[in-house]
Amino acid sequence: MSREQGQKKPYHHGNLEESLLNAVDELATKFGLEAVTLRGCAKLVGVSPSSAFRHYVDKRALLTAFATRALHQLSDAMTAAEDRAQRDGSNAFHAVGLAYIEFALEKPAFFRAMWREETIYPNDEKYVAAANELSAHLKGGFRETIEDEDPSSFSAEELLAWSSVHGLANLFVDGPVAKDKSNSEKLKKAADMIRALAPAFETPEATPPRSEIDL
Amino acid sequence: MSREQGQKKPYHHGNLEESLLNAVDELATKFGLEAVTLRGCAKLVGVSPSSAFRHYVDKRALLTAFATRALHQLSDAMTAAEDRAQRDGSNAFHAVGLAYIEFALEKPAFFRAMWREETIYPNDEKYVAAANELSAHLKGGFRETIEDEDPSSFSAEELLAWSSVHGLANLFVDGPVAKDKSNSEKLKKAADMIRALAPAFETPEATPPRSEIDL
DNA sequence: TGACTAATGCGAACACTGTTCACATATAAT
DNA sequence: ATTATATGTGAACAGTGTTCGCATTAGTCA
Repeated sequence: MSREQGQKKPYHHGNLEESLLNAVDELATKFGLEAVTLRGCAKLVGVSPSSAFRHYVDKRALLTAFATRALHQLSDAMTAAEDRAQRDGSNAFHAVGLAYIEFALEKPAFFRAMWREETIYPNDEKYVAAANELSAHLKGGFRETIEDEDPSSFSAEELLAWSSVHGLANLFVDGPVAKDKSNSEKLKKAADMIRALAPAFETPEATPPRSEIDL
Repeated sequence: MSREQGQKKPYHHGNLEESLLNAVDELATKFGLEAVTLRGCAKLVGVSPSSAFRHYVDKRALLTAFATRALHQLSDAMTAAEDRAQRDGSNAFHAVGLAYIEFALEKPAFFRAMWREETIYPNDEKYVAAANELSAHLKGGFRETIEDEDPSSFSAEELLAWSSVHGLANLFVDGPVAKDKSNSEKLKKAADMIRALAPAFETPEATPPRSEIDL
């Protein structure tokens, strides 16, 4: 990306910490998350395998940093979608949810890395912060955000919003749904699903319970 | 399980194919899916590592078989829940959805193994069949099953049903939601979410579109 | 029964992985 | 200039998936 082809390659790389993340990015995109290897990243950056440990205590720590970066990328995409929706007055949750699923479809390896508890350190400070920031977007997407709310508590509707979007993204990326369909067709299905969700977000008075459907 | 402690251990194990699956089960349950290793399974069964390849071409093939078995277990749990609901006249989708999430909470490693496309062969015949059988349960759960329907096509409501349940299960197992809560508390949250979903499954005539919520 | 065949298990080897540690080199501070 | 600190290296280690020729057993059928 920058100029991994210096003429004399100085002993110190200068920006190894971030360059390793870029290497994870490249390898994960090209060959899948499972194919990402420490030695492979080091070789791609042009550095010895052991030097990676000066910046990350673990492979797991490296993947945690990568997951955190991916969370921020997704957050940014959701913010952009939210702003766009606000500008032209369309439904914010619809836009944010679609952006979520679109990200998963376009960067499946990133999406997988974000939520792989067994291959990252899920209690890492920055990772947790990024995840909270992301979840706030989905809370705020279809309802006024309450500023000083506990980021780890969700109402049933908020949970439903996140779950349905997250679930469809997972079913697309790691499930048997619409495997033969193109990404744009999948996005259409996603839009349909989000629309079907609308009645659940209406004010409770508007939809009086009907006994035969009562759960 | 059976009698891994034979006095003279015969040269042939007799049931290695299934025993290896049990070994995956045990190791995944105890130490997590990521810690499952071919050599570890072989050692647990009391057999040489290379003998595993007589029954599975790959580690990936072994994990595929394990994922398939897990899918069947989940299907069975859903069937049981469905029957129970039918008996006492409660809502079928509620019961099936809860069973789905309960399985994920109680056997997280199994749930992860089921949907890890990169570590299994997702086009394996038996795996696909098991996944289709499972998805049929979620279609039939809240609506009359149409027998001769394409198993790979979903209406928006069917997709919503599966996605929301699948998504919450994933957020519980591999996400930041309700991390400090006990499983029974999580199940309560799940029940609330499923209830909140009810309006989306009512007949369309019952919930006329309201312009300010229109997506 | 005995001999041949197919199935199943074994041991040694290979390339590759994450990780460590003593050492080399560059940068920053005094 | 002389330290101290940060950063990169090379060789080594145990553990991994996988292969291959060989050993052992079970099944088949004269």
